[in-house]
Amino acid sequence: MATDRDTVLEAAVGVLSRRPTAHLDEIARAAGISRATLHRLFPGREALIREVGLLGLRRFAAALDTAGVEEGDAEPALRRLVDASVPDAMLCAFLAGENQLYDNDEINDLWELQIARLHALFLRGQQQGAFRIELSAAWLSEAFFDLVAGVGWAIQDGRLAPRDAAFSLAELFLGGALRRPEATGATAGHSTADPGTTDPLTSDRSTTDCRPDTDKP
Amino acid sequence: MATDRDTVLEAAVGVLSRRPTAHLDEIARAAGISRATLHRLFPGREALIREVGLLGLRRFAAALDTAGVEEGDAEPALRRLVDASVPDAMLCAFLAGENQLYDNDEINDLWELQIARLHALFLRGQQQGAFRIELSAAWLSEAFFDLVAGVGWAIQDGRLAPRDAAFSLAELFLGGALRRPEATGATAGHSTADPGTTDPLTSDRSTTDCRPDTDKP
DNA sequence: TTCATTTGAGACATTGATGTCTCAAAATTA
DNA sequence: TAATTTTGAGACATCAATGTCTCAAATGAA
Repeated sequence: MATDRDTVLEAAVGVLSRRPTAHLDEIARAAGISRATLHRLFPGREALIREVGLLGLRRFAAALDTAGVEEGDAEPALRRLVDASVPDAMLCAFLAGENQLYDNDEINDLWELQIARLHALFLRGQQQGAFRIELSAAWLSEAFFDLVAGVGWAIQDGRLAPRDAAFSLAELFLGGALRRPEATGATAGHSTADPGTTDPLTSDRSTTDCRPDTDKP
Repeated sequence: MATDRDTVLEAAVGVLSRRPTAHLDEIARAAGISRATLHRLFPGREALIREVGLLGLRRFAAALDTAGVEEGDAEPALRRLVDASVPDAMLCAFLAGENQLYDNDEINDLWELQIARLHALFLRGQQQGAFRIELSAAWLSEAFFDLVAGVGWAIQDGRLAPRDAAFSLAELFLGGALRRPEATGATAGHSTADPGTTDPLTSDRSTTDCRPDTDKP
């Protein structure tokens, strides 16, 4: 079934992201190939793991590219990044969980590079006044990636509908869990598909007052 | 050094949370004991892993208890939970990453129980009007735990100062990453209010000025 | 059809972690 | 001090996963 290298790697992620110690038998079975063929494609477990990691990093880097995180305002850039990275959330989950990759220089460098791009995005957003400055850009980067990974796990285990993923991630990360006093009825019902697609109506953004007096101690 | 079982388990977490495949030698060394003694305390790797998982779940359950998540308003309850769970964030990171524990009934039941309590907290918060209803309580539970785990990893690797952990977690999770326009006056930002360029779907950017930690020393 | 290539299934040796043992050194207690 | 207990270091045996092979079957091309 999956004779292509990347296809095999994606099947491997499905197993490895949840059980890093899975045997090669399992991985081969998940990919629909025999252990012999798996071994022909990737000479050994270590090579397989490394290639999965590299695939994940390539995909995340591609997501940063297609989102154009270096351009424009930070907030829409981050929303684009959400849309671009959610499809590969499972790869990111693998990256987040598999930390024994970090003794590999190639992976390490690539990883640092992407994290630096993410960090720069948040820093720019803070400088633009879009993101909060009480939270360090490093923490925002870290937390964002953790949530992308969380989305990957949740989708894989069926706890989160793929359709809701991008919306849930973007809204929680950007807006937080607290409900705000209504502005207009803006946050409409269910997001559905793709938050990136335009929705002509809500073009106005009414800012409203701060949270009212529902104050607490 | 660490002759107590729980002390050994905590040392084990320090290793296992980042490298689930660490050898028993490493774990023993990290705990400051010999492999023989480690084996006397825990008969086998499987037992050790299981006990670490149980310790993590017990600690998280204790955090839910001391925070009193079943009582009072949901938001302050969650803030209390943050404070109570951050000290054991590394244990939670282990729980989040080690998913091969889930074939153990005892652990599974305990896990489901705590997640149910978390879920109930968010559900109550939504009914009280404190938490957003566009995000499912299940997703909020999941994301919260992911961020707790993220805090654990970040602290362990020195990317987050322990002093900042509770604040960073609570503020990001509750308030989100977006800066809110100042309530009282002067707007500082430039691009925040640029109506033209921003993303359509845009949740309302209404806001609260999530005041920083109310409950912090 | 025939030939060439790839795949799958299994056998086999290797490797390395684990489980188990012993005994000397250290620690604790009387 | 002497006696008891605990610990550490190491030497094995065991066992499971991996790496490597062969060969028949399947696939695809000519």
